[in-house]
Parts: sequence; C-alpha cells; structure tokens
Amino acid sequence: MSDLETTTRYDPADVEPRIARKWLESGLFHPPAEGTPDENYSLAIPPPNVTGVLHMGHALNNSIQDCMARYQRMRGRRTKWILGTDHAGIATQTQVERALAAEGTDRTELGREPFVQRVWEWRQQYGGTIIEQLKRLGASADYAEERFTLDDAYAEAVLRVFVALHEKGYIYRDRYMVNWDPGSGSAISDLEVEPREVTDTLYYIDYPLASGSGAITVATVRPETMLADTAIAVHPEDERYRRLIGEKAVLPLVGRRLKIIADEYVKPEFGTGALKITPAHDLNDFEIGRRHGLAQPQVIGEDGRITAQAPERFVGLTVDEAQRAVVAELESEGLLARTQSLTHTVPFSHRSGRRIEPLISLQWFMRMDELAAPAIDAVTSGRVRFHPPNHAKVYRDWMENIRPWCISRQLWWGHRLPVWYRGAETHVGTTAPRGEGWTRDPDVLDTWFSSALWPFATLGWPLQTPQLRAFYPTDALVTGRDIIFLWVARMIMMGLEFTGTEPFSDVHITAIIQAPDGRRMSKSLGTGIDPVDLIEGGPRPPVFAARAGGPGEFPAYGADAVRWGLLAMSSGQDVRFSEDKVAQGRQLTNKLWNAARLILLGVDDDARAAVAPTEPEDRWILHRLARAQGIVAQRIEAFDFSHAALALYDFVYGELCDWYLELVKPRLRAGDPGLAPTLLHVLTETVALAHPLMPFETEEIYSHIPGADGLLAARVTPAADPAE
RNA sequence: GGGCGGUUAGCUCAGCUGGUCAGAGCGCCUGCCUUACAAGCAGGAGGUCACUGGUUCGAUCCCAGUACCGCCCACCA
Repeated sequence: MSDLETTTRYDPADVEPRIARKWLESGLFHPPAEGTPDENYSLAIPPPNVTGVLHMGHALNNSIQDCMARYQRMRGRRTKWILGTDHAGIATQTQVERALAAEGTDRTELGREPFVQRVWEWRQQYGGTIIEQLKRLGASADYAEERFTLDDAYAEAVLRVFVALHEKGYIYRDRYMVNWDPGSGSAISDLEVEPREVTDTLYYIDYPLASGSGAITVATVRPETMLADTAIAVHPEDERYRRLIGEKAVLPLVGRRLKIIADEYVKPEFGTGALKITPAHDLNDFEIGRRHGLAQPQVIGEDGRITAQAPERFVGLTVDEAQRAVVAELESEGLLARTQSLTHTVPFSHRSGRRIEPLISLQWFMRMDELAAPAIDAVTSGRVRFHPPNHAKVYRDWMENIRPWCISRQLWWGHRLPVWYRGAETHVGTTAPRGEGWTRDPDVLDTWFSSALWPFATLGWPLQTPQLRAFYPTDALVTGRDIIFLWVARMIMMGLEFTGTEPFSDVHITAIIQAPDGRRMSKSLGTGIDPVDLIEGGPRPPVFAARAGGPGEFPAYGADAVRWGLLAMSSGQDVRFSEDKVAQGRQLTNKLWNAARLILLGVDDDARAAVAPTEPEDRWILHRLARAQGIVAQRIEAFDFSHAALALYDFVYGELCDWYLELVKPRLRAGDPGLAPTLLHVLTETVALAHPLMPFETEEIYSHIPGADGLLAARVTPAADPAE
C-alpha cells in the first residue's frame, strides 16, 4: 500500500501492478451471462494477431474501448468486452517458416501435420504477449473467456458458415484470374494487394502479319507473357488498324497465328494502340479473352516458372530469366522495335511484398452482392452508424461495387476447407463423407473469412448460448479505417446473414497515429515505438527526440498518462504522435494525486457527514463538478474522446485545484467541520469521473477514501442530469 | 483517373455551418522554493487563421477556385 503522506509524486510503477491484480481477482471483467443485449453493454475487441505485440494503434484503440467499457460499467450496465486473438494465417505461417529456415529446413520437408503442430507450439510460446500487454494497459476485457479463431468451437462455426453459403450457391469453385502471391505461394484477395509505383521497361515488339506484308507493333512491360498471347486487339474506331481487323499476325518465337480483334477497351493513344492479349496472365486480357472466346494457354505456373505450354527452350525458367531470354531472342531476330521506360502502378502482395503474378487458378470464391445489399441498407438506414460519419460513404461506395472474394489460400495454417473430392465428385459438409477414396481439399480459408464471424462466433454461435443471448448484438466496434472493407463490412454481412441482426450499432473509426515527422509508425522505418516503453520507460528512437530532450529513454509515464495522452491527441483522422500530450497526462495524474493527498491528509477519517455546502465556493465546485460530469459523459457517448480527456483536465486543473482547493486551504487548516464532507464527496466523484480514462490511479486513490468500499471500477454512478 | 481529409502561436492541436473565437498544452520571458504538487504557482510575449475571389451589415467558420500535404479506391498495356 503506498503511503500518501510520503509519496509526493504519483508513482505508477508502485500502483499499477497491484491494482491490475485486484481487478483480475475481482472477476468484475467477467460478467455473468444474464439479462438482455439491450440492458447489457458489449463490444468485441479487434482480435490482434496471436503472435503480435502491442503497437501504438492497439494502445489507442484499446484505450478507447476500455474508456467506453468502464464508462458503461459504471453506469450500471453489465459489461462484457469480448477478448481474443486471430490466427492470422499468412502472417503467422510466415513467422514460423522463417524460424524453420533459420534451422535449415522448411515446411515441405517437415510435412503438413508436424508443421501445423509446430505453429501451435509457436503460438503457445509467443501467443500470450499481447494479452499481457493489454492487462498492462488496464484493459477491462474478459480475460476469463479469451477466444481464438482456431478454437474448436469457433472452427465449427466457420465450417457451418462455409457449408451454408455453399448450399445457397454463394460459395463456388472456379477457374478464374487471381492475384497470385509468389511470396506466400498462395492466391490472395483483392484487398490484400497494394499498388506500388514502379518503373518498368516498355518493349515495342513487331508481330509480323501473316499476309507477309509488314508487321503490327505492340507495347508491353511483360514481354515474357507473349508466349501465351492468343490475339492482338485494337480499338474498333482506330483508322490506323481498321483494315487489319480480322487479319492474322504471327506470334514471334512461338509461331502461333493470332487473330487481330477489335475491342473498345484498347486505348488508341497508349503505346502503339495495338494490345497483345494474354488471357491467362492479365486481368484485362482475361476479360477481353472471355468476350472473344479466346483460348487461355498458361505459360507461367504457380511455382513462378515457365510451363510446358511454352516452347521447350523456355520451360522451367523463372519469370525473370524468361524475360531476358525472350528479349534477347527478339533482338536477334530484329523484332524489338524500341524500348522506353514507363512508370506506373502495379499490384504487390501486402504480406510478402512480392509483385503479384496474375494467373488463372482453380480456387474457391464467394459471391458477395446478395450479402452486400442488406449490409448497405443497415448503414443507410442508420441501424449501423459510423463515427465520424463520412466513413459511411466510403463503405457504401465499396459495397455497391463489390466483387467476388477469393477465399481459398494455399497455406497450411488456418481453417481447412470442408471439401472432399473423389474423382469427379465433390462433397461439401462439416464432416467427412462416408465411403472410401475421398481426399480433403488441402487449402485453408482466408483469415478474414473467420474474422467476419467474430462478434457472434466468440459467444458460442451456432449454439444459442447464454452468452449469445445476453451480449449479442454488441454495441460498438472500435477499429481503424484500414480494415473497414477487410473486416467491418464482412462482419455486417455475415452478422445479418447468420444471426439476422447487425453485429453492432456503432462503428468508431479511430485516428491513425503517425510518427512526429508525419510518416506512418512502423518498426522497419524506425518510426515506431512500443507503448510499453512509454508506460514503463524504454528507448526513445531518434525521430521522437526532436523536442523531448534528445534520444535516450522515455521516462516511465505510467499507463494512465499514456492512455490520457493518446485519447487527448486522437481527434483528427491522422494525428502526429505527441510525447507532450503523454507528459501532460502525467502532469494530470500527479495533480490528481496531490489533490487527493491534500484532502485525505487534511480531513478526519470519520468525517462522513452528509454533504452540506456552507460557503459559496462549495456550491460553486459542486456545480462545476456536475457540469464536468455532464460534458465528459456526453463526449464519451459521442465518441469524442479527445474532448472528454481535455474536459477532465480542465476541471481537475483549472477548477478543482487552481481555484477551489486554493480557496479552501484556510478552512481546511482551521478544521472547518462543514468542509470535510464536501471535499470527500468532490474527491470521490472526481476519481469516478476520471476512472474510465485513468483507471489505475483513480482506483488507488479511491481505496484511501474513508467510507469507500469495493472497487471504484464497480461503483455505479447514476447518469448525470444533462440539464445540469 | 475518381473520392475523402488537412493547412490556425516556435511545436502538437482545439475552435458548435457565420457576431467577446482568435484558444489549450508544450516551449519561451518575468516573478515566486516555511506552507498538496518545482513533474509546482502567478503573470507575460507570440498568429494578415495557406492563397485568390464570392455571399453577407459582418467570414478562421459558408461557397467557388488555386497551391501544397496525407490517405482511400481504380483493370490502362
């Protein structure tokens, strides 16, 4: 127990671990599954990667969620903050594969079962870090019911959803153009692709006309794909080529005859106005090919090497080798008219960073438009509200143009597809089919497929569990705008489809915290910081040193200061990290600590008379307190956490300490008997007001207040009168 | 190529669809260490509110355009 008399500065390192233990032992964060979703309050954490560590985005996001959870709990609502982690297919598998590589082996050498076993062990070893960090932050989540997206019950829910959507015809298997990620050796979805600007060489290649008179020149940045060309397209109105439409050209190096076709997609002003068509290796070409009934020879395989459909001398080459070989041959045949450099954006894998290889592949897809319609309506009707509201427009624009989702992944870590094959037969079901000779599809589902079920699968769905009845639908979702499509939209769609209701009613999109120089926070750029280093003290990277007294170490600001600082700086959509704000938060904790000392050391322990303000300043501070309570409550409910934090600061600093406590000091020294009850009342209500934002210190102070029993976190304050 | 946000004090940011709205914190300057907190207290200096037009009795705020900065979406070889 810290000593108020001698501790003149708030010491988070002394207080926080002790308070955290108290909370966990109390069971307060694990509410009984009683009551109805209307009277209860619940929210589901965006599940962090199971092997991840806390970063600044998590710290802000969870400070906000905890602020809401504690606020609602103190309003008397049974509050459940659903906690858990995500198996994060590609990310986790990649980590383990890297470890295997360091041991000089790889997953194929290990085999599927042992590899998956190895990932589970990895999770066992590193999986608890982020949960411990959440406790460190003071997050009042339900640690007693921690979920994982690969739990048995959760997996059952995933398979049921897959089967149901398959029965409805939404999920199907098709040979279609996909984003092939050579890094992970898997198809990935459109949303996992990021465009990057690159400078390529644009090759102008002469394709001799079959008639023998002249050639038609095409421009391409991927000459190696010409081995799979099946046509040349020109714009139907292009005078230069009109007479050639329907003619044939000869594909160099291969000898195949290519029909010259007309298609409005072709832009006459780009390159030569003539476009080589490679249906198997370019999405546009794929669609043009479908329109014109072209064949789809595939010369690049999933292994990134040239296939047997190309002339023999190229087979087995990598894409890069093939490009060099093709260009060299074209040059020696005098068919390379010229080259030019071209800067354009091309897709890269968000995960592996490798350039996407578009190719036709047999994958599982999910049609989204039927599911999207009600999910659009949920937002336009206001049953789901975005905060700030302008995100609703982005959501709607994307949903209205939604495309099929490639949901199969050629990985081992994840939910394996509930699909079995035997010859030409396919069985889709939650259990294996009877009979001999069936083999299960080796692929797993996109991680986001299982994440989409998060708000209800964590509560036991498809079983009608007490948890589900008590806490679903949830109230709010707090997340970043980068996963509005990947996650938020899909949760709304799945929630509506499988539970008949929106999984939450409010979506708060948090600010994105940038480094002080405006770049994004990232470990690899050296612009990231570990929130735990702010809480407990730790290295301060150079970018953060500009005005904070040079590099070196962060002081141990404590969790409350970090939380308050993050909330206070999180107003706009992008915000630069400000150590000053965290320091301001620490000032506030210190101020509050000393105000508590002044009051608690100055009044008699048994001064518990009813509050009866005797002097004008007493009535004034009670009025200002009520006003502050109203403002803070209103700001929290409006998802305006920075103003909630600042309003708290203004009250504690500007009104309680600078004015009221200074004014009553003489009365305190004189032992004015009418003063003590007012002081204790104001202190109690002030720590209660501050608790959702600064839980540790306020809980500690509360434990010293005479007559205060139980936990502050469990103390119920009636709603302030908004008219006050 | 579309869309969204931003530009206010040296720094990081507030400013309710127009009238004591020109603010806060930090930093800086000047005073205060017997008296809860020097990680404190009191006071002070600092801004053509990006630019150009428009609406209005009146614009940081509303409208149009320009310039930068950031982000999202998009199949131009």
